[in-house]
Amino acid sequence: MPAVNPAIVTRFAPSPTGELHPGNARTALFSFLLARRNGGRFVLRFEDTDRARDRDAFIASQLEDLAWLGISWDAGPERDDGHGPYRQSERGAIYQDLYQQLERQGAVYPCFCTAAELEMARKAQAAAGQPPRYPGTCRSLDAAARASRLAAGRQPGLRFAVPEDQTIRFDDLVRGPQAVESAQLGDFLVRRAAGGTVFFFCNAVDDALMGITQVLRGDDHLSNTPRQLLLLSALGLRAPRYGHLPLLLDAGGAPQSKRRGSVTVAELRRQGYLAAALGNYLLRLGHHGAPDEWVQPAEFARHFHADHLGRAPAHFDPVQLDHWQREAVRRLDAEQVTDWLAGEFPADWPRPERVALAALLQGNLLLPRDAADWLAVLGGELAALAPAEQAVIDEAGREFFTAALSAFAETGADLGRLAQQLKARTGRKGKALFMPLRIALTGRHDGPELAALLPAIPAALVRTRLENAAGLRKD
RNA sequence: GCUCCCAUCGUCUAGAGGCCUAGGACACAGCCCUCUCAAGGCUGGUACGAGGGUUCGAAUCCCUCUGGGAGCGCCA
Repeated sequence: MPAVNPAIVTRFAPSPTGELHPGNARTALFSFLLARRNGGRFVLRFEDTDRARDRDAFIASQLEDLAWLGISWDAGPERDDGHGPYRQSERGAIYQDLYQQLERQGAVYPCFCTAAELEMARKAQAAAGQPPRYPGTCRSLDAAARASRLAAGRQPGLRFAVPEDQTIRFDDLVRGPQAVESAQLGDFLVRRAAGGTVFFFCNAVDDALMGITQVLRGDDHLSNTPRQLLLLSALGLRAPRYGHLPLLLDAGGAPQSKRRGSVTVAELRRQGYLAAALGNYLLRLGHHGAPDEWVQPAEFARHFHADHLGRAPAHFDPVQLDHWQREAVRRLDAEQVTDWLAGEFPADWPRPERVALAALLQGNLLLPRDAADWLAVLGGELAALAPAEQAVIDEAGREFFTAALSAFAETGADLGRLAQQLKARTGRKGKALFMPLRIALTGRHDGPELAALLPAIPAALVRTRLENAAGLRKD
């Protein structure tokens, strides 16, 4: 295998229990950027150890989300570099060896406690005002006691014996120096009675085995870190440097979660948000150092600074996302807008027509679905006018529109000439001339250039709408 | 309950004792530009959670409180 260890190897290690949230995506993006910025490698690993909740479909969707966001991985599922496999469900043999090593060393002990017993102990501790920790019941079992329980057919889990009176220290990439007393930890499970692995264990072990040098992960793992450090040190494995990112909150202030229906990356993508827009937004959430202006995705890494990560939780604000979305849409070329709008066009529309329309509407769209309104303006029914718009029509008056009608008959869809004629006939100019026309023709006061819009509306429709405005058609 | 973390405009953030009558961006309001909207330009309002210290001087350091969050799982 090639030399896999430049100075920096980072990773993203999601569990496939749902679609990616912006918070996960941000963690992935930052990890990716941290590697890229330093010429390092980025690794993707799936922690699919929860048979009940894991779904292959989520692996596929997360892979898709990541790739869509412009995140590429040097190693991962389907791309093994000799340190894989990159799905934990396929790493069982590796874990078994490590369990044996821990047992040989006496760093772990079998625990026969049942879920009910554990639950009772926790309740008692809570009642006594104690933190709920494993009481150590099985730690002191002697060989005979263990043998008799085994003989009775009881399946033990494996628990890590946390050393007493030890201070675990580490320097967090975003929090700085941390110190935790081992007395606060309580012996934790490393293998289930049924034989399954546990997060603390395989997560830490895989990072070490895969040569990960820095781990950026959610804040919620901060207080778990000492356990993993203890475990790794017992195994003689090199621990990565950890950096704990504050959680991303919803606009309302609650942590993002599927239960609360937080938006997912896949959903944003379905709605038509552009990857570069989400990227620009994420780059600035809980991180500073990027300029206020738009940054090309290719430049993200250059603007990422691991020492500029915030410690306070940030809110995911759709309004700010929309700002970057507008910036992103503006930067698309006509072909790209056309593809972006693909789902909005009638199926039989030829490409050139699509491109022309896409270019026409580009400046007035936030999301593809906004195009539907304009498609109606261009070829369908106009919605009823709002009072403010109706007032403009009324103010212009019947004569204005009859004049417009005859001007249109002469000039056709050439707005320049039509405006000239109208001006000559009605004496109106500027806004007083264009606004009634715009509203009569489109039903709204905003939109693309009228000069470009007019030729896109069938002549018959133009006449009908002008007649309507003039009050010639009372239907 | 216990342990830990966090706290600057509505939001994202700058700020590592005097440069802060707190800066920028988004959003909002007004004006300019313009056939409209957008873009662009200009202007404006809005923040250091509270209370105590330390100091000649605190958004910046310490303590308490308040508020938010996380962890303490045979979930990850």
